[in-house]
Amino acid sequence: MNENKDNKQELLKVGLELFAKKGFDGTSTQEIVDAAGVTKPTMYHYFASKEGLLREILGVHYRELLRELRAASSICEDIPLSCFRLMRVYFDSAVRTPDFFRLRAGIMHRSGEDALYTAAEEFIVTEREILLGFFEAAAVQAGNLRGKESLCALSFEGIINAHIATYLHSGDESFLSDETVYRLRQQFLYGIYS
Amino acid sequence: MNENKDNKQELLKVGLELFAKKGFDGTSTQEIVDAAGVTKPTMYHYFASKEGLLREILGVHYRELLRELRAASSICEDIPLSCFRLMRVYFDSAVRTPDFFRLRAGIMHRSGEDALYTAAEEFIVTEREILLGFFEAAAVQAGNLRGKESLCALSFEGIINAHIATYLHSGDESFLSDETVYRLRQQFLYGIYS
DNA sequence: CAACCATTATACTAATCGGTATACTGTTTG
DNA sequence: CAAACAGTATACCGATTAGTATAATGGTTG
Repeated sequence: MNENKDNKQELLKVGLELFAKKGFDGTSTQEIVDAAGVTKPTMYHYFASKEGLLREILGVHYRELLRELRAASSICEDIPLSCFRLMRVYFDSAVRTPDFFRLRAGIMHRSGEDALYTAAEEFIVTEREILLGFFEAAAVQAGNLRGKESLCALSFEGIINAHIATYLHSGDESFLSDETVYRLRQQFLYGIYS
Repeated sequence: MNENKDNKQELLKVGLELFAKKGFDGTSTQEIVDAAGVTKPTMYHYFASKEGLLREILGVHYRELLRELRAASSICEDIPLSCFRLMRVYFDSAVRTPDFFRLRAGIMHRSGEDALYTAAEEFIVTEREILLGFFEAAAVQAGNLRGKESLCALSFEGIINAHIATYLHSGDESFLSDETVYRLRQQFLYGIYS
């Protein structure tokens, strides 16, 4: 009866699972509390609302992802190495918490006026800034990157998201293997013919 | 009173708008029929269900996109030219029917067990086959592409989707301009330093 | 003219939605 | 020991959900 904070953690856990599998609008609060083995007042004791639960879930996982991205992008003397590290941060995170990446993808593509998108917008913008910042720093080292920073950042993000999405739908981890990362980096840096 | 088939077209139109803006689960049938200026029995006369309406909307727009992609990928002697044409098909379609690309993105990233994803899966798979088929044909011409076909197709798709997503959120068509396509193709074919 | 048929509206269902008022725990603290 | 406390359950709220039964249109065709 008194496992204390476990109920909160359980709600965060099953909330992520259900939101990832069925979408935010497709999941009812009743389903969440049933799956967590509690009742609705318990959920509303810990979270202000259904959206509040989502915000906390997003916050927990986004903050960790952003922290790891910052760490991987900080050392930019070696551009190929940093590209490798950034890809590995994304891919390792996706394998570790696939449901978060499912949820992230589902929210990232909602319209700008959507309440759920604005709830995650701060994180989405920060994530883009980290990648853009990396390529801006890289352009200082490699002058021929100048003027292409945002194009590089956007393509880099797209390539990564496409591979993660394929992994999430297939369950095949080889899409995120070191071997794939090497070939992906080669292709990104030197083109598809290389 | 007797504008006849206009009501069906109007339902398809406002259905796309609302599903794109608020998501499938976030849009009620009442909202749709109100926006279309009809009542619910009218909608259920033309479509079997809310999901049936979505399926028809997806079918109409996906079929046109796939037809254009097939046309653009058929001539593969000139790989750079074909890459340009494929990108332009995507980007022109996105400018012409942004709501369809919003809807497509929202459904593409849902889980594999989701009813809405399976409703679109046939189209998603076909789209991927077209791109993969192009790079397989291209590898016959350019032997150093061999073994990298699926990697190329996936990256190509990711780069395009990332740019379309940025356009959809910013409304800035320069993300999809000819100038951008040239630079994007250059980067894709010969790497970010080129 | 009469019968038909596609189309549309009024009015309704049973179920579910997110959220809450109230009361009852067990533990902690004055 | 008593009062306060966070945490949890029973039972409920009004609103909304997807979908429908029934009947009235209107034009078309025998």
